[in-house]
Amino acid sequence: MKLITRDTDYALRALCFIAKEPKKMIAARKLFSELGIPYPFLRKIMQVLKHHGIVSSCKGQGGGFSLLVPTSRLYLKDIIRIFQGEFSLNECLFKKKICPGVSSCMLRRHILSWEKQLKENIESVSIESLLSETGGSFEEKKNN
Amino acid sequence: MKLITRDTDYALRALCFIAKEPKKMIAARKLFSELGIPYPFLRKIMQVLKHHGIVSSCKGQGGGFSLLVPTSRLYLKDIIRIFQGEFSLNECLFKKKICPGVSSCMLRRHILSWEKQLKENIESVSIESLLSETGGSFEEKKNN
DNA sequence: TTTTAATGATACCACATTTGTATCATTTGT
DNA sequence: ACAAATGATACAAATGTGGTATCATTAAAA
Repeated sequence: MKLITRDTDYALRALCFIAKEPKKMIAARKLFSELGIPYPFLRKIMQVLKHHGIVSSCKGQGGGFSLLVPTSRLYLKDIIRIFQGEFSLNECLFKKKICPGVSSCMLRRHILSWEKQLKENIESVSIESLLSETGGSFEEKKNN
Repeated sequence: MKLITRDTDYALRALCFIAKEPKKMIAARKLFSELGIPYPFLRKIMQVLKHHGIVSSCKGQGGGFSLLVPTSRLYLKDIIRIFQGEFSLNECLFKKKICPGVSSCMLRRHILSWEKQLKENIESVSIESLLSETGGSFEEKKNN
């Protein structure tokens, strides 16, 4: 069970990297070589972020991406929503048919409450808070 | 994002039904007609429960399944583990390569903590508690 | 003893989602 | 003109989920 899919994770890494070079344009090629994210996949992800107004872009030589939203107002939950849709623990179990079976009915109350708790947890995480926790260092790669 | 997959859900429904007829053998055919779970899929699910020692079975006419584990000691987390594997929010994001990227590293601590909380929640739910909450009624079908 | 109703074992399959790849057009700085 | 970047879009592989199909075996009942 995945809370965060690969595209969300890649997007977070890319955004963290870009966030540390404000006002500079960062090319996808640069993100690829620094972060090791598969290039075409990364391209697609950046375009999605662009369409959602998270980053701005510039074509042509010297072009790339830069943050549009300040890190303090860019939340994990936003990125999750963009790549994974509205956060929900009981997706398609209660969506179409409400209460298709007794165990669902019984569990529903529990699951909704757990979901609420998880949501509140996720709400508290911003890109800024992620960066400040690690001091913005990208040194972890050397540990492999 | 699904906390509970369909086979887990079906298994729970079947177990709740069986739990209410202790000492009787309940045939898969009966579960199918009462609960509307696709018959061959249900068969497969019951065999899995059998292999894990949750239910006993009897072949031949008049055969079927019955609970081996008392409802008070049969937990939701056990059924989830059987059908979905060990519960984990960050499956395959940190499994093979520990810390493949900085955002994962940063998020890891958070996710592990959320996972712990969710686990504790799930631990508290037994089949017995589910049954007692609804009074053991299966009447919800009439509401569709 | 034959029939019937049940499980045991196992292989297969359809579909959706995830995780990418490939291609070509367009833009922009040198 | 050329090189380096994004924009748009179609395609594809791998995996997971949800479900079928088939045949063998067992046991009760007729």
